[in-house]
Amino acid sequence: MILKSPRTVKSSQSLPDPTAQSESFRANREARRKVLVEDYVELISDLLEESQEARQVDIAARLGVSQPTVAKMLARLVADGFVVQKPYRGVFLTEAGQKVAEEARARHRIVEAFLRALGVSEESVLVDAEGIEHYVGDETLAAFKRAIDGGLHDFINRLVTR
Amino acid sequence: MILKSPRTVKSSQSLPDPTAQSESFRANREARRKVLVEDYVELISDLLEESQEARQVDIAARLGVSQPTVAKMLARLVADGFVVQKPYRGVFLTEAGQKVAEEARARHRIVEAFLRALGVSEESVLVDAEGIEHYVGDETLAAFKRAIDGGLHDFINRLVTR
DNA sequence: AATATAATATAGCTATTGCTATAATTAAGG
DNA sequence: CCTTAATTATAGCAATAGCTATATTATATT
Repeated sequence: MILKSPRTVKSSQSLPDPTAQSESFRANREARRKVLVEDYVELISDLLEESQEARQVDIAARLGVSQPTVAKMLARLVADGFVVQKPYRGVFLTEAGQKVAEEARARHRIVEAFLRALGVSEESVLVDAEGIEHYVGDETLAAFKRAIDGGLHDFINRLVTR
Repeated sequence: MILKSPRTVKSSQSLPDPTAQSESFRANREARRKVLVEDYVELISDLLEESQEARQVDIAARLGVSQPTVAKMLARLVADGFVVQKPYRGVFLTEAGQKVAEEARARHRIVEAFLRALGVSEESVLVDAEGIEHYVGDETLAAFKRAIDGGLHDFINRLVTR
């Protein structure tokens, strides 16, 4: 049996194809750009459901940023067609905004439920889900959903027979 | 039996405590700041292992950004004490840099292995792991590890008995 | 109806991360 | 040793996301 010389033996976990890797990083920079929009829209939707209004000060308090920062972001969300502002009455979601909010919330809830099912503490669930939700692609999300409800057998089998 | 008036009935999935929520968002903004550092250091470590050198052009190609962008980031990494530059010989990791790289890589591999175990396609694993790894706290990471190797029973039980 | 309070707007600053275009320097080959 | 090609540095611009301080404007209370 002939062994490769140590020099040419690649580490078991070698680097991915450069193009694929740069595409990953690009995709993630792209995702990062959507994070803020999703966070704002999702939060506005939650606030509207809870108290029928979403004001800059409330949004600011929830996000832990200043009111002018919120004002600036809202201008962008208005420009993007996700929210409308009723002067001194807070902000409301457009159709497009509601759609984004629903998708984001669905995603968020699945990630949360999944982490809970894994036995993660409530505190960590809150923090980690907030970060993870934006980077979970459709396929991974489907896998999470499968693991939570129903398709448990597939999941177990995969883990057992690997 | 007295029912609350519809107005005061909160939706089943009510908003988290404002303080807790703003802390979540703060924590995630914090995490976001570390993302680039981890990405660079992890990649530099991989390049060094693979070819004993890590030049700006290679890093740029892998990350899908321009060389001047890399140059600027490297200046920061040098200032932060994670890398050293040998003129026209590329960059190398300090002790601190190697530590960060190892932690990041370990994290990355666990997330990848976990997603694979869930049945996610290789392509999605690459992209999603890159995004998710930075937002997985220690506790969640431990849960991932448990789910992959060994503590499978706990995991299944939790899913079954919830 | 006048005024106090709450809500929003605006000005102006900083830091970060990206870019292009171009200069400067080193390493390598002839 | 000299030149070319590779590598890195630098200048200068733009967009994003944050801040404080302050002005403005509605709402609501008296």
